Amino acid sequence: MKTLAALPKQTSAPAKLISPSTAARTPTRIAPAVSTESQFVPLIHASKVVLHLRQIHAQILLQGFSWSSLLATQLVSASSLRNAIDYSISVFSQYHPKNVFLFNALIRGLVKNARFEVALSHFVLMLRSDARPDRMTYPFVLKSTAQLFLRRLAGELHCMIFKTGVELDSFVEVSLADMYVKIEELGYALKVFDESPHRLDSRSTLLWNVLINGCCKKGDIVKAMELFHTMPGMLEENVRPNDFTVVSALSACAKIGAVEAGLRIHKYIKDNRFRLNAAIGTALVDMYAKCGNIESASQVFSETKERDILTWSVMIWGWALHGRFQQAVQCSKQMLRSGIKPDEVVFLALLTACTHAGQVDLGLNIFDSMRLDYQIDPSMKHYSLIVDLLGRAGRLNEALKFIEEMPINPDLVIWGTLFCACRAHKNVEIAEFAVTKLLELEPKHPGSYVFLSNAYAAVGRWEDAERVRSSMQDKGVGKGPGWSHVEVDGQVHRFVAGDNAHHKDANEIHQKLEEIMSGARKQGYMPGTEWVLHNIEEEEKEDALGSHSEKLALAFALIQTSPKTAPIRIVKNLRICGDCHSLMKYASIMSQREIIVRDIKRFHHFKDGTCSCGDYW
DNA sequence: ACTAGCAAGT
Repeated sequence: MKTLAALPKQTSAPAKLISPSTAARTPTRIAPAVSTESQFVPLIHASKVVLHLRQIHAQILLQGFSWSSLLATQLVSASSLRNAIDYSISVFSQYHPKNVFLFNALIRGLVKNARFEVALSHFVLMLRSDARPDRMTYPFVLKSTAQLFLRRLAGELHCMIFKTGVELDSFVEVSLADMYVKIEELGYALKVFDESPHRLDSRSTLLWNVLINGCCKKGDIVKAMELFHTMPGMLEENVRPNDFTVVSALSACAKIGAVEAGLRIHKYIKDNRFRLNAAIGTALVDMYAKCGNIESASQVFSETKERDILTWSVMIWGWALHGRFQQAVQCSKQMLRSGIKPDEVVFLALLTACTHAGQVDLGLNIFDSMRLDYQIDPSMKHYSLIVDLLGRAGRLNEALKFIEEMPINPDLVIWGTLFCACRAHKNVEIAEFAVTKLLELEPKHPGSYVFLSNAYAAVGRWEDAERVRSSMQDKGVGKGPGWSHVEVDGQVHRFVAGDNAHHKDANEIHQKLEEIMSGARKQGYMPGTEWVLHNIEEEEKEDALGSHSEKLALAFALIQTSPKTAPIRIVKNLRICGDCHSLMKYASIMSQREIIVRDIKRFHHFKDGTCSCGDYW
């Protein structure tokens, strides 16, 4: 093999295209000389580092022939994959005329390097050039559009694709559906799906997965499960759920606490001999833990041999959720021994476990260890957990001191957490201080309304409280309405606070609820009206409490199920309020039933008038 | 050459 040095001397004409320093660095041994351009291709592929690509580039120029679009494309593509996207751009701009392959290579590279704006601007350049976008161009353009949340462009691209007739391509279709999911246009995504001629192809599982996952993310769990359950029925059409599908479906079950649906999917996984890999194991552990079945979660966890940080993380969260802080801590120690370093989320889980268990000093130690032993910078969430930890334990002065010594500016959540702790421990002085801080922060934090609204209500500024609440609804950024799910005979029923009129059993539910509440009152239940933060009269307040979604779900479950059946499981998307918590205790006595409520923070097991959280939550 | 999934307070 000849070396570069042995090549005939070139005139200065091609060499001027490269800088002298590049030429000087041109090696003698890395790239063997070649005589035809196609022989450069394998060299480009074999290059491990960008330097080699630059050398090959130089050599191509030194060969003296006008280099081809093929080589330019290969160079652009190879360098973009080696984290040298700027070099890709420079090669791209040197070559003329630019054809579709060259554009595609660059746009793909830009997307791979998360340069979405630049990718789109090159797409525009492409439209202005002679090169026409093809089925290889659109997936990346659509992805960029989704990442940048450009909803208007999304529709324009869809039209463009429709007009040029590449829509029928299954890759383009998946990208289109995925884009609509990401820009929260689930309706259009479903439309793409419904109209897809590939829907029943064996390779279309991907399209189904995109849709199912989109429904989960968007919160339309019922639709997600409906789609999932349609898949196995289509075996003759070759559409079958794969790893991705079951993981998405399990996460949907976890979200709404649909344990029976989750069990069916677990059975499906076993019957169809899916390998219990880290992702499937993680999804199963999470599903069981969030559905209240921590023992099954632990069982699946021990069966899952391939574990990544997410697997450990969901197990630790699971223990935390169930108030089992010893197991959470033990699990994290096991994780360390297995050689996995905890990340910031694992610490959130551990601190949450300590908070629920009232383990103040352990929590503070863990917080210190996170910073000192693992060099993890605490986030606002970590700080607010510590405020919560101290605040719940009634150590309000320490909490305040902690906030004042924080290295970052405390946000609304921090002051709101302190405020809640003060309310629980009836410390008016610090509560007022927290409210002052909350009000000071308002203009700067349009995103977090709940605490603020509570703070206004606490000082009797009802109009301000209402204003904040309605602006929260206008912008659609609030907690949204409170909902509860309860599963009866494998069917998930959804209840929304203050809105039981649409339910077909509305009257019966209301009657049952009335019955529970009057029975509870006789046993000493006092409606805790201080939990309702609207400016309404006492009697009306009680009515508003009466329509909290978890109460509706409870009444419904008591009507629908017989006393001998399994515990009543209710899943709520917000924190259970003190009043509902108290009523659940009485209900567990009167009905002789075990009631399990999962709120956003943790599980509450009500039995014989007590709760597993020990009223500490 | 391209497309999809699992952990976290609003």
